[in-house]
Parts: sequence; C-alpha cells; structure tokens
Amino acid sequence: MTTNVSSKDANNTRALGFQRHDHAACVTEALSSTDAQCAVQGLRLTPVRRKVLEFLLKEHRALGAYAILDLLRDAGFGSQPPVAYRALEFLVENGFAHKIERLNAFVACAHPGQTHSPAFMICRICDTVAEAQSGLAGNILDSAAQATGFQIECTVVEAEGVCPSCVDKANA
Amino acid sequence: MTTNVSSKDANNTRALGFQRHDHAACVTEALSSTDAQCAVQGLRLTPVRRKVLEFLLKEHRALGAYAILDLLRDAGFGSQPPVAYRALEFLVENGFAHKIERLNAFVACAHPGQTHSPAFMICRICDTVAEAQSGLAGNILDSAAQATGFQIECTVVEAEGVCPSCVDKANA
DNA sequence: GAATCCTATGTGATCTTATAACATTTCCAG
DNA sequence: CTGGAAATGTTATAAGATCACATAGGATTC
Repeated sequence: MTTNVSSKDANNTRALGFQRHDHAACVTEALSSTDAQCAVQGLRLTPVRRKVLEFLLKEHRALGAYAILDLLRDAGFGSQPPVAYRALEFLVENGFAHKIERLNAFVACAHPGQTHSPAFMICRICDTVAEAQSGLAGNILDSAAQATGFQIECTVVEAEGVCPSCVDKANA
Repeated sequence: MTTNVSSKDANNTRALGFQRHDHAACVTEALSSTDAQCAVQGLRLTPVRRKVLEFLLKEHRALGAYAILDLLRDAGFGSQPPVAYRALEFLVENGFAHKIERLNAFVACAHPGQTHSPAFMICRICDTVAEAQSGLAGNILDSAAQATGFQIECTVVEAEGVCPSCVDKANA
C-alpha cells in the first residue's frame, strides 16, 4: 500500500502531515510521463486535455468542473461546460484522473499507468485528498459480491474525515 | 455479512436473483419499527419524513430528490426542493436512509437501528441497489488511514456492476 | 494535394441536483 | 397560554451536468 497526498497551499514543498514533495517537479514529471503513455497507447492528449490535467496536478486536490472551466477560460480555451466535462471524461476514462463522488469534483490520479481501484481520504478541514493505492477495492464489496453473484465493474471507495495535519484544528 | 436487495418491480414477491420477500409486509414492518425507534430516541418522525421513508421503502431502490418531490406533491405535501431535502437529511442523519453518491439518489436503509458503514452494490441494468452490511468499512481505507494518521469519520463504499438477475441480459 | 471521414472543440440552450434566505406554522416547556 | 425552538412552506438562485448542433483539425484514401 502506498499513499499520495495533496493539499491546498501552493508552495513548492508542501507540508502534508505525512509526506512532503517538490511539487513543481511532481507536476512536470507527471505531465511528461502522461505524454509518453499517451504516445504509446495512441491516445491524443490534446491541449485542452493536457491543460486540465495540469490544473489538477497543480492544485493537487479535488477541483469542481466549473472551477476548471474558469481556469480554462483564463487560459484562453472555450468556457462552456462541455469543454471541461469532455476533457475530464477523457482523463477519467484513461485513468489520468478520478472523480470524487462525494465532492462532485476531480483529482489527478496519483498512480497513473497502473490499473487500479482507488480509495480516497478526504479531509473536511483542508480539502486535501489522498489516494490510497491497493490491488483490489476489496473486502466488504468483494465478499458481498461473491456471496450474491454480483459482478463488480467499478468501485467507489471514499472516506471523509480529518487528515493528520488538521487533527489539532479539529480538536480546538 | 448480510445482504438486502431491492429491485424495480412493484410485485409483492420480488425476484431478486438471490432473495425474495413479501414487500408489503417489509414496508409496514420497517415503518413501524422506525416509529418505535424514533419514540425511544426522542426523534420526530413527522408526516413528511415518514412519507419520504415510505416512498423509499416502497420503491426499494435509489430515488432522486426530485422524484421524491413529485411523489410528495401528489401526496399533498409542499413541492419545493427543500421539503424533500430536509426530510432526506433527517432520514440520512439518523440512519434510516442512505445517499448513494454515485447516483445522487437515496435508498432506505436495510439495517436501521444498527450503527454501520454501509456498502452498496448498484446494478447498472435494473437499478437495483443492495446494501451489504458489515462491521467496518474495511481494510484499504482502514489500513491507509492507520498508516497515515487520517481519522475517518464516514465512508462511502459503492460498487457498480451487474446483479445476478441481469447477468444474462448483460451478456446478450 | 484534394476529397473524405472521423475525432475533437466551440457554443447555446436546457436539465438536474442542491442550497440560501426568509416567512409561517407547529410543538412543547415553562 | 405564551415564548422559544424546531419544522415546514415558498421564492429565488447556485452548482453540477448534458443535449444538440455547428465548426475546426488530423489522418486516410484516392
């Protein structure tokens, strides 16, 4: 199990309570590795799509479609909802981003390239979203599905709570 | 682990692929047991709230807030969104119903009275929603949370796929 | 290199889901 | 029976998502 965390502040080095990283490099690397992966798979990472991914990577927390739309407008792209939704659809379909159902918002994938059923931890204080990676979504669902004959095609696993950095605030 | 299933048809005895039950009795029992529980806990199961719960129990699958609103209007209650949303808020807060984040819709709880972190299986063919009951939401999240110090307050666990009754249709 | 087709983008309109704000009523405690 | 809290009703609007159709870009075929 690995864990990747994103937070609100825009610093290069982010205090995440449990993980720090050079964010500028993280964005750059993610973008170029996505370029490479798309080239291999014959996917078209067009300017809008790449820009949306860049927004998600930069913010590094869940962004609503309309927040993305505002950013797109500022960047000179079309500003009607379908522009954002279509780019997001491409990113989600191809595993470069995920939708957080609980928030009706989107995050960049923390483990692109690997097929996975992600699980998310959402801090209700700072809006940080951490993606937990694991082989299978697992447990309850798997055993329930096996018991009943239900065929799982995709899973939503999200936890809302307080991240380590915010525990103090929460108890104050 | 127990499993409770709901389906689209309105028959008394429902073919659920894995479980049949007398639905009329199921609704009546659930309502009166909710009455009792509210009396004990000092909760006010007002007419609107009780009616919304009845709708959810009768339909026995996920209903959108505006579908509920239509039913409320037909039943002579207020027909503005907050009427439905407030009733749903009460039911969800007190564990008599759950929101299915994936569908932006609501279902009656299949295990009322027990504190639980439910998991749902949603059939994309027939819209059936089954609630799997288990002690804890489980491992990925738990282990990720433990590893990072994240404090889970509530969980969303939903699987979308094909229920046993629809497998044939799905493969056709 | 032009014609064609498929994919992607732009745009306007519309639909669904959800909440804010405030007035009115109901219920219960004192 | 009255004052305050909780619940309901209603208007308006915010937020999220999709449909339908026009236009533009890229690749393939001739």
